[in-house]
Amino acid sequence: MATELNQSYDPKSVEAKWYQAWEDNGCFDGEVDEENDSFAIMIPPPNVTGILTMGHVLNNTIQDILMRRARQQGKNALWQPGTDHASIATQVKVEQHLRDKGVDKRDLGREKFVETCWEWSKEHGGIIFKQLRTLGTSCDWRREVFTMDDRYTQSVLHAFVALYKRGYIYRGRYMTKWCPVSKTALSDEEVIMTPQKGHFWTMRYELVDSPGEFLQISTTRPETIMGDTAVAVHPDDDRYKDLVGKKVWRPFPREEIPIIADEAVDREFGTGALKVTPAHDQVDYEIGLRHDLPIVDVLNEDGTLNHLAGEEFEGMDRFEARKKAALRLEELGLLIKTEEYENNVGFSERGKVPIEPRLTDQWWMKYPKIEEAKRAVEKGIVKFHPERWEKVYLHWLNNIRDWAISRQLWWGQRLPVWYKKGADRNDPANVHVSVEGPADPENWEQEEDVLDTWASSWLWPFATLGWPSDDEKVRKELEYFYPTDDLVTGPDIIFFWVARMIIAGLEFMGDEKKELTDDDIEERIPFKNVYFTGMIRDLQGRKMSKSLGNSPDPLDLIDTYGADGLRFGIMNIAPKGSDILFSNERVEIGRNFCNKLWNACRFRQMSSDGASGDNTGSQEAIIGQIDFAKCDAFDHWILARTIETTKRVERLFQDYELSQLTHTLLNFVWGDFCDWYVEASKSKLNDDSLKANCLAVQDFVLRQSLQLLHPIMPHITEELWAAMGFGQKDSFLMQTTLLSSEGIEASLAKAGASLDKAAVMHIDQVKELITKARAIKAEYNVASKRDVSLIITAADAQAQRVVEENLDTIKKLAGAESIAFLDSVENAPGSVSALGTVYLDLASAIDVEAEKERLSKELAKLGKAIAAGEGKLNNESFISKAPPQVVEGAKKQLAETVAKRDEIQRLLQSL
RNA sequence: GCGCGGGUAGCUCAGUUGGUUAGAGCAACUGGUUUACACCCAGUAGGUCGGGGGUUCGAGUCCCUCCUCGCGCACCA
Repeated sequence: MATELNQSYDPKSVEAKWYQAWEDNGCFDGEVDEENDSFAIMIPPPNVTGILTMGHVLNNTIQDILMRRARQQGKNALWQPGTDHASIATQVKVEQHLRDKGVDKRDLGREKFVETCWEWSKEHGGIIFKQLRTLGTSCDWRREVFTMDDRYTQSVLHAFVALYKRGYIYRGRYMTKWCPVSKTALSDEEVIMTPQKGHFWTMRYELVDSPGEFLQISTTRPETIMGDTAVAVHPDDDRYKDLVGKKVWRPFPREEIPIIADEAVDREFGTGALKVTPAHDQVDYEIGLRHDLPIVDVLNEDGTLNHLAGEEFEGMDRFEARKKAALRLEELGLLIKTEEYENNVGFSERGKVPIEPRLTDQWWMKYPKIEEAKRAVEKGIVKFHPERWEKVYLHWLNNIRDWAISRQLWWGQRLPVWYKKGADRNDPANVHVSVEGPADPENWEQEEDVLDTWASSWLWPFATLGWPSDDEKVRKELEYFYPTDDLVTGPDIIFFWVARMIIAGLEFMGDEKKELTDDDIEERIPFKNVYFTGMIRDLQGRKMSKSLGNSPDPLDLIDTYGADGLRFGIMNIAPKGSDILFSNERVEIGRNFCNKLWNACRFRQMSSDGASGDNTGSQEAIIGQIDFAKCDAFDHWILARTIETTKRVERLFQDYELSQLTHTLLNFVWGDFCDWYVEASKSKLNDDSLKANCLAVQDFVLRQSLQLLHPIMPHITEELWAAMGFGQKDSFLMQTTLLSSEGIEASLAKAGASLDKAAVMHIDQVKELITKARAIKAEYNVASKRDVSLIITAADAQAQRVVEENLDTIKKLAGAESIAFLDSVENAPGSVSALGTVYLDLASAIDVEAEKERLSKELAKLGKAIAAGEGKLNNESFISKAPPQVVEGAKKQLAETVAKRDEIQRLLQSL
């Protein structure tokens, strides 16, 4: 049953094998099972053309850990995979690809272009999921969903139509954020404010009625002068009061424009006079509406100037026109000054150029269920981890503005909207909105625009489960898995995605209802917990990017460290909620730990002379093999530590403290088990009367460790599970229920065992004694000698008993041939511990000076502690106000420290 | 401008509701083939917890303030 293990762990031969086995045996399948609790995570769908990044590694490792943990708890778990069509991102890529081949998308036409996008998606679509598999992610691949699938598209259109009918969606001509590269409207969220160095020009416009008199105006955008239809000042500004109602000459094209008064003008800024360009600025547009100003749009959709800008500017790019307009002002003698200036400019997220405020016809959405969405998070019905992101979320909802959901693109869901041919589109009577389309299609033409990608992915948690459907099986699944449990994503998409999914869930997952109760909210939310990961950066704290070349290929890392090594390594350096400074060196620990675990199991195996015990049962069965009468203090200690660790892991999962998880398990397996228990075992394994019992304890600890580690390191633990013979035939560790800390305690009680608390404390003292002995050996350059003689002056009879009881282990671990007990020792280097003073019995004379120095240093340290302790205890207020157990603790502490100090002083004197 | 998060050992970070002499990993240094593991073992060194003030018997931890780094939102043309 058990197989022999190699000297070191080789991930390559192990990982692919188990992944295949899991998948072949349906271990990832999420199915409805009313007998069991459900657990579901919907993967944040990567862009269909994306490839695996370190961000994905982190994100999906976390999800896989949560999934595997849920399965260990007997839950029926579904991890739903899928990809996003990423409308604008994909279209930009495909357009570029076509341009490289010398093809313009317009020549191709809409239908052919969309076909190309489909080909592109199919070609690139599988890549990221192939890569994810090498990481060990346990998604239910049978259920892969693409947001452009027919069924998914039906969900999207259905939602659009429903919202339209409910009055949340409308069409209108308003100021929009326009990307001149992608030539489409954007939502507020797709605009990134970026500081830009530019110029601030101050110019003067001549008054029409008083030639020779001028009004000074400042601007950062002289290229829009041609679109000016007024100059505005503040109504209370005494400098300009008399000018309101008069006119000035707009320099080019030369035309009279009025001076108006509007409160939106800031008197302190610039000259206090503002050129008003209603077609090219949000504020100006609003001023224009208030004063009924003409709107002169001087820009084309690609950011070049049009004929309204005048002959000399027509066809010129906006930034070139800016320079030229400034030059023109100078030539006309109207430019007063030019200053260097830095301001924030909105950039298109995809187009990477400044957006242009522009008046366009778009489809808009008023968000439904805003109050409920706030309540869901405020009341913890949806919990954020870490909590602080709640503020960001609530702030956005409190300042929410209508969502521009139409995009002037071709790749995406085309709006289910038809207009009567040749009729006025602004008249609702001429607009048809439905999933199926009009009955007489020949009289209608469909809207050209497609939906914002996020207006499809906001339905992800339920559209993936087939909503809406009349099919009984589909409805059952939705009911069973929804609301899902956890969402794992980055805080950068709180607005884009997280908030909108919550809103969509509240609106659609139940009957149409204006207001929701808390109970309604609980049923409708898309997920109960949101875990926000940090961002992966390099050691300098820079974002990972292709251009910086600081972004390692996860596949190379998997090749070097193994998938499990990488998973462990990345979790180990990923503090909850803050960014991760990544370097290869920092994840080496994961690979090293895999090897350590491997060898711990290997050692256990080598100890059993090839005849492994019957481990194929449960933890209870292993406990049954332990004879507690034969257990010494170390056995009690490691069993207690196993329970403690299991308990701590339970708490950490509850709190989503996943990087603490790696620290805890590393400490336990490496620090407690390997460094102490296994080493202590070595003296017992020679004793036939103790050996079997010791191995049973080892089996218990290893079995529990493999299970606790499995969510983080699935492949190696599954391999060792099989190699150690812990698994029953045809069963996987992955599917084996984990015994809880309470379960272990109950099993121990059933076996009639109670752990000796005193023994646990004694081991800490024994460890201290051993460490002191090792240190003193190192000091005298005999660290590697295994045959030194130690002398111990025990602190008291009880301490001496503890040392005697663990004598073999102490000899073994300290590397001593003999240990003698004496009442006092002369002329030997010693070190003080709680159990007593340990001396190195040297044949040669000791270095008195060095020894004095060492002891003095120790003495100084203790002196400080004693002073602090005494100060505390001499303080009346401390005695009277601090809780009694704290005072007691301080007293005990002081007594121990004083004893140590006295002992060291005695040692010093004896030199 | 408003908000959020950092500043603890050379580096990266832990540090529960305030309560022993502030911890870990990596790096450094010293010594090591010991019933598994050099992807290892043992040991050493290294910190007035960003500055200042306050609350308290007691502060890395709570409050105020300042400095500094990063991020988000808003924005004056």
